[in-house]
Amino acid sequence: MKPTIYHVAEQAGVSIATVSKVINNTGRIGRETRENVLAIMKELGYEPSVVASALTGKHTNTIGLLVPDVANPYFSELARRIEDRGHEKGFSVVICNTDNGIEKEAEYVKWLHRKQVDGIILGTGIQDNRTLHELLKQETPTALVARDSPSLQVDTVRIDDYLGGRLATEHLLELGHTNLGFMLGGLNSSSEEERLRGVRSVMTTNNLSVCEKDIVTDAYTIEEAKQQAMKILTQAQPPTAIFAMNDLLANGVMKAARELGLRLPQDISVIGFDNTLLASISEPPLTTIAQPIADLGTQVTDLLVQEILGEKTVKQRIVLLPSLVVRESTTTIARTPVQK
Amino acid sequence: MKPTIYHVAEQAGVSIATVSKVINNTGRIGRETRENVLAIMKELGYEPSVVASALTGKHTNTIGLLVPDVANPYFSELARRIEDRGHEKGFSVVICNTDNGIEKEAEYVKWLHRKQVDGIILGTGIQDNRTLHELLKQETPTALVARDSPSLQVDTVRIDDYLGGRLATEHLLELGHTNLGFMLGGLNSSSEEERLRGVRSVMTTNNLSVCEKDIVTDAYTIEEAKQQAMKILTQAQPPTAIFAMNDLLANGVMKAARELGLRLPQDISVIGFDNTLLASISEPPLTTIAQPIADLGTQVTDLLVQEILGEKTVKQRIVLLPSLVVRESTTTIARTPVQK
DNA sequence: CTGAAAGCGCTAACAG
DNA sequence: CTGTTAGCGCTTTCAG
Repeated sequence: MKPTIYHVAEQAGVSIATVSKVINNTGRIGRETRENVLAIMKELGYEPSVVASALTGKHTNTIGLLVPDVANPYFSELARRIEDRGHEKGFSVVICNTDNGIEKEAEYVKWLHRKQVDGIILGTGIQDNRTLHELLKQETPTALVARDSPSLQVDTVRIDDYLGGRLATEHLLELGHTNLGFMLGGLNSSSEEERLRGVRSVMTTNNLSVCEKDIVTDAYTIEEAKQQAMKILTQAQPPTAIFAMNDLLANGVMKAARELGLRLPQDISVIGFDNTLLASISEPPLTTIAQPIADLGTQVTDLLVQEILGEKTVKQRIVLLPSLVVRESTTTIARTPVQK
Repeated sequence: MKPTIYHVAEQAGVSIATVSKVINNTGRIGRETRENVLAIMKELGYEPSVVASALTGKHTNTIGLLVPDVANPYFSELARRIEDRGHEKGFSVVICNTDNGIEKEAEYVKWLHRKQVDGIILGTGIQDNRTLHELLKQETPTALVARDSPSLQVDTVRIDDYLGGRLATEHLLELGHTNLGFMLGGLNSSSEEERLRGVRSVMTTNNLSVCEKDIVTDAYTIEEAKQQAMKILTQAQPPTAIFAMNDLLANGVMKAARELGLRLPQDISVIGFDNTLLASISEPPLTTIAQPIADLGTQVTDLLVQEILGEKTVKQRIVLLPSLVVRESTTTIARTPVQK
């Protein structure tokens, strides 16, 4: 049977209080006693029960991570970083796939609460803030990552999507493209809206406009992206460049282009977003807007852990900057730009 | 403050024992009483504490999942399935990235034990069985996935790697290739050894042999794979087809081939393993040996949960069969086969 | 059908 | 410096 604090106390000939003190390094314990207790603990293979200590008000040293889908490369990389950092700080992370469903999200939060996780990182991009409100109301330490903080007082780490949109657009314009297409994932993502805002801003400055029919939405899988891309690409005057809101979608676009017999990047330039593994795998390698995923992960984790430990009281919003990574899926325009 | 069972009992005018019974649907409780208690619970927003009930010997409804790296597409897909199934069955999963390190593995297991997880799924491919022995000794429900079960009595779900090796080889031979190259990840993976055994078996049957210099190893990232592939491809009589032990490595091989000016698949055929997202993304789409990842995930989870719940007593070893998925990275041999 | 009471393993005053 | 004791929130006999 697993040894308890009582067994240790008995073996060491001291009280459980003493043992507890040496475990937690609290109170004043005699050198000899401490060493003796330590020895017994080792001998018995004793390990303090996190469950029992959590019941007396201490932490469970566990945090919950909600993402739409860990199988999505962006989130799996993010999850990896968060787990890494959490581990360094002594926290386990339980993973939850919400599929962007408000119901699933709420359900997970309820369970995490029952399990007394010390805090929660929300990485899902839902507009609906019910869950978040609930979390803040019950004073669960919470931090958002890669999603907008809807004017609530909550720790947040995200990137400047507006800038991301601008960077992508500027790159395309510099290459001579004026007729641009856009592929969004949909889901009312405020990130995507921000990026589009960045796009429009740059376009306007250059006396260009984005045509609504060149904006296509509702693509989650690569197959869907391909289908949707077909729509834009088979129009009368198709765009000469497409900006996809993530690398997976960009790959879908490239598949579609290839199927239509278009050469990449001579006939059609494609730029993605995120700079996940997919961007370097794809052929041609994908030009994309890079998110500092590693930093996003470590910084949210740090924020959350600090809050859990009560090491800081004011909430922060950290905005990291994306950057353009030029690979081979974009090039100068070849065809004569079509007049609109 | 969060309501406890006492608050509910008081409000409902019953004892905590009664409340406990309605929560767990145990004992015999009067219809009226039950409904009243239920109503109060809802009214108070009461949620039973998993921590407290775990202390009294019940489950924590949490399982630990050890994988080398969730950011690796194969494992992220697997993790997704395991979490899905776990969630269906009422279990949370805490994720642990071992980087295939025996130390990290041991450390995680220790922590999971302290946290009283109900069971552990091992998805890391280490040869060293110390951790596993420890787990079995302390009678923690354990299940292995995608790794060999070293003649120990433990629940296991894996694929027939030997068959996988055969399938890949047969495919290549049918296309006329006789000079084959192989890329392994290394790490003493028994899976890879099994696959190679399958390869050799088929080769021998066909009076062919695999040349040691065409086996390259120690590649974990795509970049490393590319470098290693360069070695094989720049030999005097390079193979006409390469079998990579996973889709990531296969992509590395393709990168190398392309850099050397070889056409895919006319000049060099490439076949991968796993059939992850990467296989469909790559260009040309990758021919690969598909692992039934979804099934692997749900089946280990089921096995583990059953063991946790004590629903079965005998251990099982389930072997799933891989299958060949032909895409466009392999084709019939074009060059005259070089005589060796 | 319902309640009293013991206890799960540990922490935190408070004494000594 | 060390021990006593009262819980933490819940489950589980065992009485009634």
